[in-house]
Amino acid sequence: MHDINLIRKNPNQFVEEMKKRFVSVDINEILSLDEKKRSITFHLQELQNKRNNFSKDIAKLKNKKEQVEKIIIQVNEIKIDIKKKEEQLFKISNELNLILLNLPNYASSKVPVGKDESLNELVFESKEIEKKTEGLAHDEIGKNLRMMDFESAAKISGSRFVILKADLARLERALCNFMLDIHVNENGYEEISTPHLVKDDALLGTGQLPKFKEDLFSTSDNKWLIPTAEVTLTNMCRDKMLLDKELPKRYVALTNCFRSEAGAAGQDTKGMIRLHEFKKVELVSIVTKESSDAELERLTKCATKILDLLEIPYRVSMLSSGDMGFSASKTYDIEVWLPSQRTFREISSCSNCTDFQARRMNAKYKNNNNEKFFVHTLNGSGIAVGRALLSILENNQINKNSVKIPKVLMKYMSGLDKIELVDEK
RNA sequence: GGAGAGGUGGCCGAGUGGUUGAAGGCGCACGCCUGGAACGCGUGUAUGCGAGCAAUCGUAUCGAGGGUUCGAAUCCCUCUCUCUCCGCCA
Repeated sequence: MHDINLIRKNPNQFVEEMKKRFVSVDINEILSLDEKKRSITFHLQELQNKRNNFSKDIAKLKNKKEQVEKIIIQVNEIKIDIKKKEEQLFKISNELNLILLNLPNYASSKVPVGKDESLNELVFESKEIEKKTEGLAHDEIGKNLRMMDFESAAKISGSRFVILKADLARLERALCNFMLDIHVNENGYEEISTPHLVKDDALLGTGQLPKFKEDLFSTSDNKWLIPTAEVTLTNMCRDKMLLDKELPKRYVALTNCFRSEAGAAGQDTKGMIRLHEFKKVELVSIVTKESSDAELERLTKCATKILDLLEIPYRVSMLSSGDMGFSASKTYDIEVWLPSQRTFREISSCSNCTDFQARRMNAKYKNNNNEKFFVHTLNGSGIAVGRALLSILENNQINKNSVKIPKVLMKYMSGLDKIELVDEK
C-alpha cells in the first residue's frame, strides 16, 4: 500500500516508479479521487462540527430549563447533509483504496530494471561442488526406489500431488528437522508453529489479496489455505506498536503451502517441482527501517547456508524490477542445479518488502523519542523442502537404484548413508 | 453445538446518555533529588484523517458493522474474538 501523501507530492515520480514495475497507472484518476476525498472530508467535518456545537448548546439550555425544539429542527437538517457526505466519502475511499491496493511495491534503486528474468543479475554461484550434467530425473529415481507414488496421489487427491514412502518420507522429515535446527540454533530464529487457514485480512496484509485470489485455495467458511508461512508469520505483528528495542524479530516456521497454480497449466507437470501442496521452511524478519537492507543479505545467507551444508550446487541472482513479486522491493532468488534438466531451478526467494506490507497491516514501532515508523518486513524460504529433496535425489544419485544421503542429514536418518531399492517379495 | 460472562490507550483497569479522548495505576521519556544509582517528587506520554508556514484547531476512533438519539464507551440489533461451565472430539 502506497502513501497517498507521497503520491500527491510527486505524482510524476510515482508514475516512473510504477513504470519500473511495468505497471501503468492512471495518475489523474488517483489524484482526482484523492482531491475529491479530501474535499468531501473537509465539508463533512464542518457539518459534524456544527452538529456537535448544537448538541453542546442543547445540553446547556436543558440545564437552564430552556426551550430546545428550534435547535433540534436545525440539527436534523444538518444530519441529512452529513449522511449524504458520509455516503460519498465511503464510495470515493473505496474506489481509491481499490486502486492503491492493486499497485506493487517500489523497486529498490539497486534492482536492475527489466521486464522479466532475462535481466536478472547473477550475484553468486557456488563453485566447490561439481555440477553433474547427466542423471535421471528425480521422479524417475523416486519411482525406481519405489518410494515416490504419483499414481496413488492422483487417485486420492488429483494432479500435482505426491506420496512419499519409506526412506524418502523419512528424508523429507530429516530435511525439515535439519533446517529448523540450523535456523533456530545457529541463525537466531524463533520457531513458530502456525495455522494453515487464515482470514481475508491476513492475506490483504501480505499482499496476496485482493489481486491474486485465483492463486489461492479457499474453504467453505470463507477462509484461505496459506500459500506460504510468510502470511502467518508476518501477520503476527499486524496492528501492533512495537518498541524499536524489540526488533529485529526473526521467525521460522515449517508449514505446508497450498497453491492453485492457476497460471501454470502445463508447466512442470512431471515430478514434484510444482505441486498444489508442499512443505516449506519459511524465514521472516521484522526489522527497523534502517536495517532492512542488511537484513536481506543476512536472511539470504541463512538460506544459502542450508545448501552449503547439503552440498548442492546453487546460484543466487537479484531479480529485475519486472520479475519480482508484488510486495517485494528487492529479491534474491536462490536456484539449485538439477542435472536432469541441466539448469538451475528456484528453491528459495528472499525479499525485502520494506514498509509495503506494514502499511497494509498497520504494523509500527516507536523509538525513545516517541517517533513512530512502519516496520520493514522480509521473508524468504529457508528452504522449500520438496525441491530440496528432489535436488538431493538428482545431485546425489549413485546409480539408478540408489542415492547418497548428505552427511549433515545422516544423524536425522539413524546414521543411514544412502537410500536404495530394497527388493521385497 | 448448548448456557453464561466479557472485549476500553504501549499494558492493566475505572467508567451505563451531555466539557469522557476517556479517572487511577504500570510502563516509557525528561527534569529535580544523589558522589552514582534505587526510592521519592514533578512534568509529559494514543492513533488516523483534514485545515494551517507554524503554534494550533477541527474531526473520527473505547472488538467490527448497522440502528435509536439533538448528543452513545454507555441503549438496541448483527457479526466476530476471548474466558467459564456442559456436550462432542484428535
